Amino acid sequence: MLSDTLSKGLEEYEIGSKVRALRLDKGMALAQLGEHSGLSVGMLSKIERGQIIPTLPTLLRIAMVYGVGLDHFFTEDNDRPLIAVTHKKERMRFPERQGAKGETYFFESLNFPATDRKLNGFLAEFSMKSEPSEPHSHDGVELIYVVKGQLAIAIGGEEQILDEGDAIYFDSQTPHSYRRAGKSACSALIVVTADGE
Amino acid sequence: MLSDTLSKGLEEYEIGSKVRALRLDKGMALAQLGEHSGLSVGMLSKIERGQIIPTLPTLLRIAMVYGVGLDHFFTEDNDRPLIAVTHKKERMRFPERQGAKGETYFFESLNFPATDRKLNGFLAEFSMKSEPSEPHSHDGVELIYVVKGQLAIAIGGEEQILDEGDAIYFDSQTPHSYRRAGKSACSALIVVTADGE
DNA sequence: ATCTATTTTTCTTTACAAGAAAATACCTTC
DNA sequence: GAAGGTATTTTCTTGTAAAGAAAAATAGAT
Repeated sequence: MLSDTLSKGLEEYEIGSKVRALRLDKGMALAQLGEHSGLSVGMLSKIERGQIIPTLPTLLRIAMVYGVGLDHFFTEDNDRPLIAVTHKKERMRFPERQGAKGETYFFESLNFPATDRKLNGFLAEFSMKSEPSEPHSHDGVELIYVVKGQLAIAIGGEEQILDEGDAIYFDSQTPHSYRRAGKSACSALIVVTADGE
Repeated sequence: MLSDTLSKGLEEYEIGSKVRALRLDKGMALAQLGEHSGLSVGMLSKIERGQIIPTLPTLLRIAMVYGVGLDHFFTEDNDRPLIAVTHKKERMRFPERQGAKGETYFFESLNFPATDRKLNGFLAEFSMKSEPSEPHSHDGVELIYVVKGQLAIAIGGEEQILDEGDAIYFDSQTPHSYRRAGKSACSALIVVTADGE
């Protein structure tokens, strides 16, 4: 049922395990954590084993003992070292449609075969018409490097022209759109930070 | 008293405001959010105004409607919109020394005049000798895109050859070093995540 | 074995989130 | 200015599950 589904989702955060990890890390006993936090040992035991879901005020008490923010319990665990390569020849390129007007540019996702990555890369090739792409916005920040040609980028209304070799950095939450500025083809590398803030 | 202090601490997270921001961002009414989340409008109103502290299952329901993780409500506010451009002609390029052997490559920092940025960009130009750079490691992750030529990159001992247009993604904590692989000059864009974990 | 120390369980209480419905505020439109 | 419709806030009640107290169990050492 519904509540089941939800609590399952919550369990994936492993709040209890994280509390226990913090505590054992400092070599503390439940009783000591209880003293410092003003919470009963029994409840702490239940929390650590996921038997109950602490309320936010309770969780905050625990967090304060260890000097961490609440985000500690909800951010993804730091990913293990990993290397992922995408070779040009192996990559798929797919056209990005622009309404009914036809393709505006090709889009090439630097698809790294990794689940928990913090950066996403795209190679955009503005080889066709020079109509602006649909303005869009999303979480994170964006860094764009113009590999070839001239790129016009509109961020929150303001349009700027970037020459080959130029780079721009901005908050992805501001609506932005691209279009080819020059007469010849233009390509740019787009790096965006992935969701996890 | 204690509970007062604690709830004050919670308020600083501004959970309610964040919920409201999410909702208004999508132009939703309380009723619509209520439908999608299965929560009553009255309660949602109270949550948004900080009148009650939602339980984690409840907060998760809201989070799921907007496709965000719980961390969204507990991580520091995303920095305000900012745009920073670096034009090629204005940039400084400085040679990176390689021991006493002379310059290995030129280094061009895409220095965005911003303090709180999450990404750093560098344009490395391996125009001289092809000796490997000093292995180094740091926090964060790294994305490298080969703009021109061939780049050999060694990560944790393993060396790989990247062709023009290839890209690689890896954890910066693993010691890594670069060197030019081909006979002709090579340049690559290096994007690294900045400190903030 | 026995005696600590720590964790887990059981049982009870109670706080407070959650819901329903009425009331208020907020716009339009006539 | 009144009427009507939507969105939000308030009030009141209820039910659930967190939180505490104390006993049981587990483990660890002497």
